[in-house]
Amino acid sequence: MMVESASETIRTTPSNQNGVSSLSSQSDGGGGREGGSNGDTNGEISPVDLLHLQQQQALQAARQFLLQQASGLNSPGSNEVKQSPVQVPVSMAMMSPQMITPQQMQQILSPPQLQALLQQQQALMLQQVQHTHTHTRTHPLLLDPVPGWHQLSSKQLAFQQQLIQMQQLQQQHILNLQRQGLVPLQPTAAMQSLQQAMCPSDLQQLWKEVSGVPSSEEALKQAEGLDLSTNSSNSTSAFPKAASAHIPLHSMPNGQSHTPKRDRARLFEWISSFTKADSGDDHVPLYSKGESPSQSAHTHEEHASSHPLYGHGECKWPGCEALCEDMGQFIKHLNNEHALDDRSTAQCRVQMQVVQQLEIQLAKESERLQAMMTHLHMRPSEPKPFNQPLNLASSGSLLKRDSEAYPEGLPHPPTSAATPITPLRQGPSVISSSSLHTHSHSHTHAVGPIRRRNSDKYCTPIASELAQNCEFYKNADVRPPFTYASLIRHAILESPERQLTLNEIYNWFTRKFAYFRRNTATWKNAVRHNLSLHKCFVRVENVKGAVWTVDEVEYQKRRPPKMTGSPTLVKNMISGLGFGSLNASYQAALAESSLSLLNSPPLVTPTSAASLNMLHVGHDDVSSTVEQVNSNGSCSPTLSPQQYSHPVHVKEEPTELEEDSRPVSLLAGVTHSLPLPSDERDLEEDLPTEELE
DNA sequence: CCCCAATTAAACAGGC
DNA sequence: CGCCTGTTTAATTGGG
Repeated sequence: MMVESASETIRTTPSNQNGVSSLSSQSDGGGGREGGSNGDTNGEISPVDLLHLQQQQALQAARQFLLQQASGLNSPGSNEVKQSPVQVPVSMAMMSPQMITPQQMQQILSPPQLQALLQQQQALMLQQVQHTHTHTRTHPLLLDPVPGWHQLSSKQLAFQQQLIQMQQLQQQHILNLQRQGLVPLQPTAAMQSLQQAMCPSDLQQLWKEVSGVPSSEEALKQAEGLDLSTNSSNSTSAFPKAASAHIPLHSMPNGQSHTPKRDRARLFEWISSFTKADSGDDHVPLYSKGESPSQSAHTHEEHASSHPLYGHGECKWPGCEALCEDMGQFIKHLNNEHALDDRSTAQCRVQMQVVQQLEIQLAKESERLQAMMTHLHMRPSEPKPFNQPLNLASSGSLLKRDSEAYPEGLPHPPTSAATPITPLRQGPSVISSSSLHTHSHSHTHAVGPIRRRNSDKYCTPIASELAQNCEFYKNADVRPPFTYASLIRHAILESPERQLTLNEIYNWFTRKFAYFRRNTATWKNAVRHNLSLHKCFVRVENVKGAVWTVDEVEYQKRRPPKMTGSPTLVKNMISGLGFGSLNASYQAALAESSLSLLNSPPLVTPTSAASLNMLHVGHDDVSSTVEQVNSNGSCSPTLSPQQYSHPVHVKEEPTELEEDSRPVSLLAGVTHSLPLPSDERDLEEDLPTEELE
C-alpha cells in the first residue's frame, strides 16, 4: 500500500515526466491535440496545474464531507434502526475517516460530484491564484496527498467574514419571512452537492427526531448533525459557502456562549445563508404556493384552506399532523406549537434540506430522462423534463434497434434542460459509485494509472457513465474507470468504419480523456499491449497500413462477468441506474414510481429493452453502452448513426439474443431487486454472455 | 494460497 | 539511426 502510493507519487513528479524519452515525439504524432504534458513542466501556473489544484481541493472537500457524514449525522440519540445515513459505500463509511484518502474519495464520489466540488472551489481558487500567483505552483496541495485545509485559511476567512456580514444583514429579513412561513429556498452550491448524499428517508428520520426534541440545545445539535457543511474541526476550506454558513452555529466571531437566543439567531443566520447565494428566480417558497409549477409539484401541499400548512383538517407542519377542526384552530395551533423557536427553526432547516434533496434528485432524474429520450431518438432537445414521462410510452415506438448500433446517441445531454435548481451541475449525474471504485489510487496528479480493473467486474453501466460523463472525463484529469480494452473497443466501435489505426486510437484517448493527455508513453504502451494481447482486437491490413477492429464475439467471450449477486453489486447496479445518491428504500420507491411510468407496453419493445439492458447486463464496459450515448455528441467527432457494418463477423451476438428473449428483463430486474437484494438472481440470469458461454 | 485479469515496463523485431 | 508499430515476456497488484 504505502509503497505503492509512494511509487505513484514519484511517478507523478515532473522529473519523471521528463524522463520519458520518446514522449514528446511519440505523443500525438498523428496530429492529435497537444497533450497536457506541458502542463506539468514548470514556471507559470498552467491550466493543468490549476485543475490539479482544484481537484485536490475537491478531494479534500469530499473527504471532509465524508468525515462528517460518518460522524456528524449520527447525532446523539438518533441511533435507531436507521443505519448510517451515509450515502457512501458502506465499506467506506465503516472506515476510519482519517483513513480516507483523496483516492478513495475519488472512488466514492462520482465524477459529477467531484466536479461539483471542484466548481465550488473554483472561484476561491481563482482568487488565490490571482493573489498568490507565484506560490501556487508549489502549493502544498499539489504535493501533499493529504494536505491540510489550513492552506486556504486566510482567503477563506476573508470570504467567510463577508458572508457572515451578509447573513447578518439579512437576518432581519429572514425573520420576517419566517414569520410568514416563507423562506425563499436557494440552496448554495455547496449544499447542493453535499445534499446529493443525503437521502430523504434519513432526513425524515431526522425530522422525527427534531420534532421530538424538547430542548433547544438538542434541536440545535440535531440541526448541526444535519449540517453537512463542515464538521467539528476547523477545516473549512472545502466548502466556502457552506462553511461560512455554518460558522454562526459553531463559533461566532466573538465566541458567544450558547444561549437559546443565540442559537436561534444562529439558526436564522444559517437559514439566511441559503437565501443569499443567488438572486434566484427559481425560488421555491417553502410552504406557500409555488410559482413554479414543476417545482411546487413535489413540495406538494394541498392548499386546502388558505394556509399551505393546513390541509385535510390537520397541520401539515412536518412531523406534526395535529388535528385542527378549522382554520382558526389551526392558526392557534400554529402559533402555539410552531412558534418561532429553535425547534421550529431547526425543523425548517431540515425541511429545507429535504426539499433540496428532492430538487437535486429531480434534476438528476430529469436529466437522465433527457438523456434517455435523446438516446432513444425522441425529440433531442426537449426542454421540458418535468412533465414528460408519459411521452415515453407513446414515443416508444420510435425506438430503433440500435442497442448496438450506436454511434447515435446522446452526446451527453446533461446540463440542458432539466436543471433548474442546480446551478452547479454540469456533468451528468449518473456516475455509479461502483465505477468510482475503479478509479483506484491513481487519480488526479498521480500520473501513472494504477491497476484497477474493476470496470469489468462491477457490472455497472459504466458505459452510460462514460457517456454521460463525457465532458467530465474530457476535462478532469481523472482516470476513467474502464480498462484499456474497454476503451479501445469503444474507440474503435465508435468510429464510422469501426476501425481505427493505432494512432487514431491514441488520439481518441487524448481527445476523450484529460487523463490520457499525460504520460503518454505509459498508456500508449498499454494500448499497444492490449491490442496485441487480446484476441478481440483484430489487426486488419488496409490499403494504407493497418487498422484495428474489434471482434465482438471474442470480446464478449473473454472473462465472463460473473456477477455473483452480491449486495454490493446490486447496489452498484442500482446506483448505476441513477439512484446512486439515494438510499435503498428511496431508491426502491423512486424506481417503482418511475417504472410505473415506463411500464406501459409500448415502451417495452425488444429494442428498448435491449438498449436498457446494458444497464444491468454484465459487461459494463464502455463499449456496450457508451456507444449509445456520447458517441456523436459533443464528444465524438464523426459518426454514422446506425450504420453498423461489422467489419468483423458477428455471429450470435449475445446481446442480441438477450434482446429478444428478455425484453422486459430490466424492468423486472429493477423492480424486484430493488426492494429485495436477494433477487439479484434475476439479474444474473439476464446476463447474456453467461448464457451463451 | 492460487488463479486470473489488468496494468506497467521493457525487450525486441520490422518497416519506414 | 530513430521512430512507430506490434509482439512478447515478466513483474506487480488485486479480486475472487
